[in-house]
Amino acid sequence: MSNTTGIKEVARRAGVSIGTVSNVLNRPELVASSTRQRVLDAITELGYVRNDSARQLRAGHSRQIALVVLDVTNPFFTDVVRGAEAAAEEHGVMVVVCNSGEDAGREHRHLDLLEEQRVRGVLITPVDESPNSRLEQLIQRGTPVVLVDRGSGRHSRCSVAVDDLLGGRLAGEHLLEQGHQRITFVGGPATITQVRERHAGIADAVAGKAELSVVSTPNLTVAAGRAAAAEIDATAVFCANDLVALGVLQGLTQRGIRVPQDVAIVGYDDIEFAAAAAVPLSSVRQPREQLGRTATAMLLEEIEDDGRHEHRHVVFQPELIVRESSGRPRTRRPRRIGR
Amino acid sequence: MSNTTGIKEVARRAGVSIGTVSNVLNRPELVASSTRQRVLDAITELGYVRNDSARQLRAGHSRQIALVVLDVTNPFFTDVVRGAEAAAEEHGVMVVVCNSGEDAGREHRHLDLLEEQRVRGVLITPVDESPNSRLEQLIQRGTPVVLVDRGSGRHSRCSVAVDDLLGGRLAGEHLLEQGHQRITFVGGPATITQVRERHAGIADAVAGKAELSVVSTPNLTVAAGRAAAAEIDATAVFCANDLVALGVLQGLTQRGIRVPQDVAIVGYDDIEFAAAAAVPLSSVRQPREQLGRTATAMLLEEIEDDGRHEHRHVVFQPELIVRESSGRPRTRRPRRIGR
DNA sequence: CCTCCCTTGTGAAACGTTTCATGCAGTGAC
DNA sequence: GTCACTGCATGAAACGTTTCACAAGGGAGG
Repeated sequence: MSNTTGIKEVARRAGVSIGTVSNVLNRPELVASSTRQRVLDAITELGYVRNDSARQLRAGHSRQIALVVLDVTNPFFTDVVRGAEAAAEEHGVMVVVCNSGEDAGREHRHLDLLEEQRVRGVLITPVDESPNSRLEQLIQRGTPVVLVDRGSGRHSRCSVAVDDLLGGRLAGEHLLEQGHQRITFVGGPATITQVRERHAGIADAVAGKAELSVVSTPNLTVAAGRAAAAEIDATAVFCANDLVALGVLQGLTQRGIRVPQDVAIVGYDDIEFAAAAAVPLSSVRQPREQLGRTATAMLLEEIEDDGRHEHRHVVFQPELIVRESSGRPRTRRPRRIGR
Repeated sequence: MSNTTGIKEVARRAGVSIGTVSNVLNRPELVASSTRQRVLDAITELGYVRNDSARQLRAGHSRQIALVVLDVTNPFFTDVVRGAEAAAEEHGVMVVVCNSGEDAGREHRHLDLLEEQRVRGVLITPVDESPNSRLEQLIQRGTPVVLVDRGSGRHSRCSVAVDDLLGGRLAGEHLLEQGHQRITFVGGPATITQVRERHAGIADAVAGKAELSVVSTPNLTVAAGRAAAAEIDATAVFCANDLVALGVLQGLTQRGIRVPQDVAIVGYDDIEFAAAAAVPLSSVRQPREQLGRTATAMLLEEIEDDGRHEHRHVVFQPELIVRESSGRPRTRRPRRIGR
């Protein structure tokens, strides 16, 4: 019943030594085909399953990489996951997904576990970016790490990011063009780099040309956005991500405020649901899957040349997608077409 | 640089035997406090990190459970993940999330890996439910498995599910009440149990009272729904999940068909974005987080009493949430309230 | 017939833990 | 002064692999 069959049993059953069984598993070309078949048969008959712990122990490291995301629930990250998985699959590596939930404690614990497991490398959008965070330790001890969606000032690691400053600027310029004079940035906490950068971006674009206020949220969720809506008193809102934007949209609508006639909204990420929202959401689009793919490719590359390795920083350009939530209001419904 | 320090180094540094170091780690109360401190110091000085492979090898199994979902990208499953994580965290167990992407091959490979890793147990919404699937093997060899969102006819495992038959029926009855005579079910592939059951549910409710057709999709995504919209020719649509429903909504709108005036839509899952859609979506709500929590609790329970264990089947009741997409059309925009 | 090489297979060491039986001092009771 | 404990620490075995140096057998070339 329980998994008690090891390579040893298989060897006995096939009448060979354990070394031979191991060879069948790892370098089958070294084994005479008749013997190989005998071993293979024994394996299926016994239902033998390799014990990865033993294998790893011997090898000194696992064959997995980890992806630590800020919030599994955010479609932005699930798309990053997909990209990473696709790239990893091509290389025969497995991705284990961890969710920090924007909580430094959980992030810390995940990294503990991952290091104990000797993962080959880590893709992460960190919560805790302090100079001697758990992540820093991990890097110092030699685990390859690629920062995702986060430019790294330092050069001790690779990073893949989207230019959030530019993203914020695009949003700002767009809203200025639409003639807005009072703009509110909604997002938080400010400990998250993206939030700071996106804010800095719009602040930059808007400086001297319009008034910019901030409504801070405890996290980047729909619920937080909905709550924030109560405090909004401006003609345009730029949200740190689409979840918040969706929440703000709901909150404003509930207050009887029309979007975009009374208040315009611009979100960030351009998740799939942004286009399908009650009022289709203008949003700053990031190449989410691409982000995951590239990050994974870079990580695997770093793992390969485990000797010297040049850390690289890839920065993608975001793109503003204008939809109804910040455009000139149009007729919502196309004319009915006969049925 | 690389992770070369083991318990042995620590022992040398602290001037004790390796057995003692191990005791400090696992049963600190057995060690005199002065020695303990010396060991602890050595550990931090050397930056020692436990090697989990060795630990597992000795123990015979890991300390993780796995959750294999059909689609990480589907908010329904990310909520299940959250529930599972919450429950697992309370027990000090780690959850590793795997994504089968509705692909039997990937599911198979994930299970291979998981078994090699000797995970303690598996939570899974299977793609492949054939009687001698990879999953069946896993169970037979003794790994505890709990089926998620899937009632299991057989009694060789626990399951947590929502009554999909009832869910389908609720949707059907609702649409009949609204006076619909031609209803289309959109979803697929039929190999997925949920799809079949939800279809069976509405077929049951509608039998003899209205005409029910089916538009089959290759998977349950927004894109699939959008494509399916082209083939819809009925006054009401019931979708196998909210992603499909959102897609159908987009597709219909694009064809100039108004929802709900021309065609009503009911989705399934009641994901967060359903309420925020262009036309707020009626949907059959499932207790998604609860599903994850309960499944995890049951799995852990089964792992505990590893002797005899009564397999249980928990079934939750779904609830129909009626919103605008299937209700009597109302004014979309509330009157503007002064600002 | 001897040598050399090639193909197959072997057995033991090593990976880093945990666990368990055992050892060794002290201590208090008699 | 002896005995039985108690409290701490030790060393070795075991977990299931992979790897590596080496051995056995056979065929080819001389």
